[in-house]
Amino acid sequence: MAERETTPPTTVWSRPERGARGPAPERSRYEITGAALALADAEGLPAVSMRALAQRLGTGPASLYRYVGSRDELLDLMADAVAGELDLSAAPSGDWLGDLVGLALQSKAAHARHPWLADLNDRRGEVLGPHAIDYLDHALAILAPAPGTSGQKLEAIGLLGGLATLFARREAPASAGAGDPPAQAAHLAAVAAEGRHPHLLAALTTAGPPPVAGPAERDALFERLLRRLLPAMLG
Amino acid sequence: MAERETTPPTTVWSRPERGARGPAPERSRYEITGAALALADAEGLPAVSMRALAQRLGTGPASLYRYVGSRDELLDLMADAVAGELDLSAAPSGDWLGDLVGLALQSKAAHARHPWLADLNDRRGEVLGPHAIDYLDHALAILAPAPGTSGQKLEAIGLLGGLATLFARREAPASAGAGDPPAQAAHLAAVAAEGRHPHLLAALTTAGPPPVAGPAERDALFERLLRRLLPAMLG
DNA sequence: TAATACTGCGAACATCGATCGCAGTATTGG
DNA sequence: CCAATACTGCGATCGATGTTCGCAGTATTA
Repeated sequence: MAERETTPPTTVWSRPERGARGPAPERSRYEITGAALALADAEGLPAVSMRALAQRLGTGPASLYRYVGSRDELLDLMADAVAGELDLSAAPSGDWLGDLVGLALQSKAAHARHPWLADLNDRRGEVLGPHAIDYLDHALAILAPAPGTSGQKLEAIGLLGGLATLFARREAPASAGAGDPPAQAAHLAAVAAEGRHPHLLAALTTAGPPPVAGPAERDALFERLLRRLLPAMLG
Repeated sequence: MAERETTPPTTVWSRPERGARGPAPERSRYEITGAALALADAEGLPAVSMRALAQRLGTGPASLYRYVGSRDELLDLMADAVAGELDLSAAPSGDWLGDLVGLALQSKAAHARHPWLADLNDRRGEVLGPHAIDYLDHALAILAPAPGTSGQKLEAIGLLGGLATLFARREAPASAGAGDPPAQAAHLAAVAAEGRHPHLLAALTTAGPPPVAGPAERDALFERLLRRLLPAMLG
């Protein structure tokens, strides 16, 4: 008569790490997440296959499913692990804009450390793990003295994360998996030289050496834009 | 003796649509791209598999590779097709900020029409097709009277596209493939209620009904932020 | 007309995420 | 103390994916 057949919990964190009966697991979610992180850092996110990860851990692919319900859950764990890398120890200073910008810079730095994070963050249906929740609460604490409704603040925090991802992606060296930048540039120049795109041609000939700025200037631009954006969202 | 074994062209558009010898192809890149677009609109990007697309076109999967070198190239074609949907007919009015904001709004609207576009746009190593190049030239034409170097303008245009993607994603209804928003919200509330996240708890109880704004207000916020951002980038 | 270079495509391959079911092991209840 | 129970590890396997191979047929070229 019990018709319960749905799958109520659905997130990694709502399921117990292990059962109470059988033998002790030989690994842990933490260990597996760490190995996945190392693999992603070294060879990129696509290289994090269940098989490759299992091999790295010296086990079979099927075994991983004792710890993780699916590869997607593994990605959730990875994302939350990176969220845990952020330093939330500093208490809000009262300068909410400055504090929030600092948080965003930390977030952007995390993206630089883990180039695959951007691809993780724009999956649909993101799930907030414990570290992400800590982050959220911290950001809300920072925003306590700021104007705006709770809804506006939540939106601002979400947007902030998206912006960190966006800027990190734009700052990422094209090296990472990109096809062939010089060839692409040559193709662009060739098309522009056909005469139908005068402004593009002008821009390409003018800006021969691209004005790639150093990390400090990149951060400064990011900060400058945030300091204009955030007040406009919360006013 | 000829050691040429590399693959020089590498983009869909640098390869001829068809050879000069054999029978006339039964389909065209245009037709295939259109079918892929329809499929993606109807069932999402993951549903655009070579097999499903072939079936929709009444052919075998292998045949598609006569028109497209890989699935990735197909995605390039799709992205450029959407770029072709933008209306670039209006000549620059002299109000570069207004014109550029209009372009960004168009771009955001395209994302709303094609929810999968966001996932396309944040692939690495994007390739610019003819429509994308037209777009780029148009944006540069708009920016002609604006201050800033060519490099800054190119960066601003790129950022603009990223922002349109970002905002479109944030405005997308959680419906699209999202797991279970209410359950996630309940989980969040439960965690917050444990007492360790007071600000989160306060925000969740305060903002019971989320202040989802209408499309008009969304666009207005987007425009407001852009009008603050762009001058800051080009000054 | 013969050589050539294409087109369509069935069959197959490698790789992926995921499931099944069995053997072994620790906990539980009587 | 001992079955019943519920777990763990994992080899074998499934279904789906992108992609390649090779062949038969066809239009162009010389």
